[in-house]
Amino acid sequence: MAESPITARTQDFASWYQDVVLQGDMAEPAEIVKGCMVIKANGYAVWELLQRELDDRFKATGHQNMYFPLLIPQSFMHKEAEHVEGFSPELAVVTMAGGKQLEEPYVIRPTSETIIGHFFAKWIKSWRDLPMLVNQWANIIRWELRTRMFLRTTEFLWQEGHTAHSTHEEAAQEVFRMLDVYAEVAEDVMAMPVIKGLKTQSEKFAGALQTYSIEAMMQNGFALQSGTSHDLGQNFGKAFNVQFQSKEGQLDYVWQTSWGVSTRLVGGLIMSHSDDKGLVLPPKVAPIKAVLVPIYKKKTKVSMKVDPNPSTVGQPVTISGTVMVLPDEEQDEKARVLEVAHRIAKEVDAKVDDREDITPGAKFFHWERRGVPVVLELGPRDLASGSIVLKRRDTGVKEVIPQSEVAAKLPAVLAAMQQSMYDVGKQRLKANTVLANSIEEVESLLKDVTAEKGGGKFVMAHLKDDPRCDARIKEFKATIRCIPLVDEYDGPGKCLVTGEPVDRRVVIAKAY
RNA sequence: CGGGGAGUGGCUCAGCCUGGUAGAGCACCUGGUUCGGGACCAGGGGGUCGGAGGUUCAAAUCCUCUCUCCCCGACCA
Repeated sequence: MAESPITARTQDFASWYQDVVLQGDMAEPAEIVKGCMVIKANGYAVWELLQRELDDRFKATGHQNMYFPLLIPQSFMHKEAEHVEGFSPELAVVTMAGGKQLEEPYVIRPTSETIIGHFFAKWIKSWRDLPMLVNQWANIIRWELRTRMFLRTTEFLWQEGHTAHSTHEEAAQEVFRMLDVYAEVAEDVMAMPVIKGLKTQSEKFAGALQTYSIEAMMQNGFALQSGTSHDLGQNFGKAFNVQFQSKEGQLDYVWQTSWGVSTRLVGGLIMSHSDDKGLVLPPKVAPIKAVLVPIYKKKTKVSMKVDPNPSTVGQPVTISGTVMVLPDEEQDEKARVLEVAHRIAKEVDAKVDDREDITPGAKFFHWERRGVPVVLELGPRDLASGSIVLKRRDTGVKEVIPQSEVAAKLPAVLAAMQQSMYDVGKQRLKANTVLANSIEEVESLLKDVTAEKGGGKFVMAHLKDDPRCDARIKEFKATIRCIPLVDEYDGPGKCLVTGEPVDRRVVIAKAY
C-alpha cells in the first residue's frame, strides 16, 4: 500500500487543503509569479460549470454581459473617498508603457465600479435608460500579502455585476435578488449551505452603503465569504456624475448596485466537501460525473493491435516475422469487457478509463483524488453475472447492481449524493454554531482556533453594528461575519460590548 | 512587512557539518511478465546543484551579496 499523498485533515488542515488542490489537479502555484496560480484543467472545468450556472441566472434576471478595460486611470480610483482608501494598499499600478513613463499611471482593476461609473455616466441620460443591468466576467488583481490557492490569490477570476436604477428601492431589490442567486447556486449547485447577512459598517465594501454576503462554513469551522452584493447608494453616481432625467423632468443621480463571486467559490467547494482521500465534488459541478474502469487481462495487446479479426483467433499468425498463436480466451475477455464497458458508458454518459499502462487500482486512486462522483467497475466476474460495481465518492460505498439497471440507477445516485452532501454540510453548520452570552464566552470559543488545527465555530452573540464591537472581536483574530437576514435564534438582546439594545445575534467567526 | 522553511534530473528529497568522479525513490523510454484498490523484473535516457561574486590546486559543500517560492502572523474576495 503506497503512502497517501494527502495530509490528513486532523493532522494539518492547511496542508490537507494544499494537497487536495494539487492532487486533484485543480491548480498549482504559479511559482514564477508571486501569489498567483495556474488553474489546471480539472479546476477550470469546475469554474466553467459554476460560470454557466451563474450566467444562466444572470441572463434570466435580465442582465447582459459586457467587458471593460483591465486598466483604469489612476485618478478614477480617487473619485470616491472610501473606495480609494479601501483599495489603495492592494493596487498594482502601471507607470511605464511603450518604453516611457506614463503621464497618468493606470491601475490594474481591483474591481470596476469606477470605470463602469464613467461609462454609465456616458450612457445614461433618461429614466428610459434604466435600469441598466450589466455583468462582466473578468480577471482582477489585488496585491495581497498572504495568498492561498483559490481562496486568495493576487490575480483571480470573477464576475462583477453592475446595475443602475432610478430609485433606491429598486436598487435594494436588485441587491437582494442577486444575493439570493448566489445563495441558490451555493446551496443547490455547490451543496454548500450559507448564511445570508448584512456586513457591519466596518466590514462593508469600500464605497458602499451596505454590503450583504453569503457566508459558508468550511470543515475546519472557518467562515468563507463566498459572495457579496452591495448597495452602492448614489456614492458612485455622484463621484462619476451618473445622472438621469426622471419622468417629471428632474435630474437625479442613479442608485447603483454591484455584486460578485469569484474563483474563491472553487476553494469553498474543495474545503466544504473533500476528504482525506482527496477531492470530492458534488455531481452538479463535477466535470466528469462517472468513470468506468474496465478490468481485464491484456495479454493479447499485440495481437489486438495487429489483427483484431476474430477469425484469426486461435490460429497461427505472422507478426513481425514471428509466428504466434493468439490466446483466444483472453482476447475474448478483454474484447468483451471493453465492448460492454463502452456500451454502458455511452448509455450513462460515463468516461471509460481504457488506459493500458496502469492497473485498475491506480485508476481508482486517480479518479478518487480528482473527485469524480461515481466510479463504475466492470470486470470478468461482472460479465459472468451481468452485474456492474458502482462506487459513490462521498460515502465510499460500493454497490453491485445488474447492468440493466445502471442507466436508471446512476442519475438517482448522483441526485442522492448531491442532496446528501448538502445535508452533511448543513449538519456541520448546525453542529458548529453556538450561542455566546458574554464577550468572555466569545473569546474562549475562538481564541485557540487556527486554520491548521480547526475546531472553528460560528459564534452567535448579540453585538451592535459599531466599530467598537468589530475592534473587540478582532482582538480574538475573528470577525463579525454578518448580521443574519433571518434570525433563527432568540431575537433582541443587549450588545455584549456597548450594552445597547440590538435586535438579533450576529455571526462571529474566524475566516479566510 | 515581520517570523520560519526551502531552492540539487520532470517530482520528492539525500549529499553540505568534515571541499576531492553529482546520488536515491518516483516519473519517463525499451522489452517481458502482470491487471477486482497505488504491479514486478531487466535494461536505458535525463542535472552548468536558484543567481552573482569570492576563498581554494579543487566548491553542491566554505564566505559575501542577491533573487525566488512555500508556510505562519498583521491587511483582504
